[in-house]
Amino acid sequence: SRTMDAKMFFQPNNVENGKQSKLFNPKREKMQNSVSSSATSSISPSNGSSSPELEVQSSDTEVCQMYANFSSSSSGYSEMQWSSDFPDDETKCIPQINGSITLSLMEAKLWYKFLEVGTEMIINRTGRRMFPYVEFTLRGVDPVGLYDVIFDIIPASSKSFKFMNNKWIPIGRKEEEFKNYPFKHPDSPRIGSDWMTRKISFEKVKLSNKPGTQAGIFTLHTLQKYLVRISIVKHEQDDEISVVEFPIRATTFIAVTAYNNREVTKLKIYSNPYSKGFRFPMKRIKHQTFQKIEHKEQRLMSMKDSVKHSVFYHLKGDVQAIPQCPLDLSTHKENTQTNDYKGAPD
DNA sequence: TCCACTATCACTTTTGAAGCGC
DNA sequence: AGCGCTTCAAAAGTGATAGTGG
Repeated sequence: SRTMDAKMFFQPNNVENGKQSKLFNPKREKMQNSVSSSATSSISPSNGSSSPELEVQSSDTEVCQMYANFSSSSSGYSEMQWSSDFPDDETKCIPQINGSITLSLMEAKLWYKFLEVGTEMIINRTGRRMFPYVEFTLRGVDPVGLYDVIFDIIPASSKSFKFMNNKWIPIGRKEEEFKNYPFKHPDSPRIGSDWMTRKISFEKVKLSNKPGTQAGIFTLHTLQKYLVRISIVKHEQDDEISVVEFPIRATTFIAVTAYNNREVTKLKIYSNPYSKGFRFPMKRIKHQTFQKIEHKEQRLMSMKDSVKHSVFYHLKGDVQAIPQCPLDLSTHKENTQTNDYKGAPD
């Protein structure tokens, strides 16, 4: 088994010094055609299950290539196993314990809605939260084993991108990545049974474009493509740790300082509770416009001009300009117990 | 001129302290 | 004192927008 230096893996303040790790040694199965550069390729589930083939669209080819690239490094990507008919319900086998770990992304449908139009995530100086955020459940870990859950963001392309003709076009080589440390869920370490009975949430992770050292804030380059990777770290005997990694394809996004695609903005407004103020533009326009018009009419009155133009006359144009949003993407959040990350430590 | 980026705005939800009754 | 509930102001998160600067 391979070893890795825990110092390289954890954030400095989270390092448990001196621990060595060995990667889980999942059943060695190759992702067929994953390096294909053709418009579409397929990834067959390798455990003989009846799951249908996962069709990978052209937009996903790049991510698959990333998986392939990583497989030749030390992160064990080639050993990733797709055993579910839903790509965000990923399982990895661990022969040593004759079992597997499954990671199931919550709100996966929402993630896919964004992926369909091309997910964009705002990054800024102080750090912007992700929306949708990463929340998942875990199954199949040793109930009494001690685990850490790690959140990380990795590049999903070697290119940088430009938004042209309503599409993201790959342009030159991407910038060298900022140094980011994987972020350990603050509840770590916990025993497997604890992790498995709750949702695991990284709701408050933030993205920035200014380098910093604060835990839970990732510094990214604008106009470059990234995806989220979750790692499950098991504390073994003899001061060793085992790691299994889940790069989540559905979370692929482009970092931006302002939204480029209007469809993305619409989706955000109609699915993020904090954006509720923008769901009914009439309300805002009404408020602002009424103020302006009031002012205007006061001036007219003071000029002893007759009120030729009523408030509603002025508003008429605005009302017609308001787009109808056909989307009903209201997300119902269950009041289940969660392992929410309640913000970066001070 | 272009466009990535920033500060500010008006809106929202979340948070946490204070007050209250039992 | 402790608990559970409500209230409310402050804090924090949101996209829009106008302005800046390379």
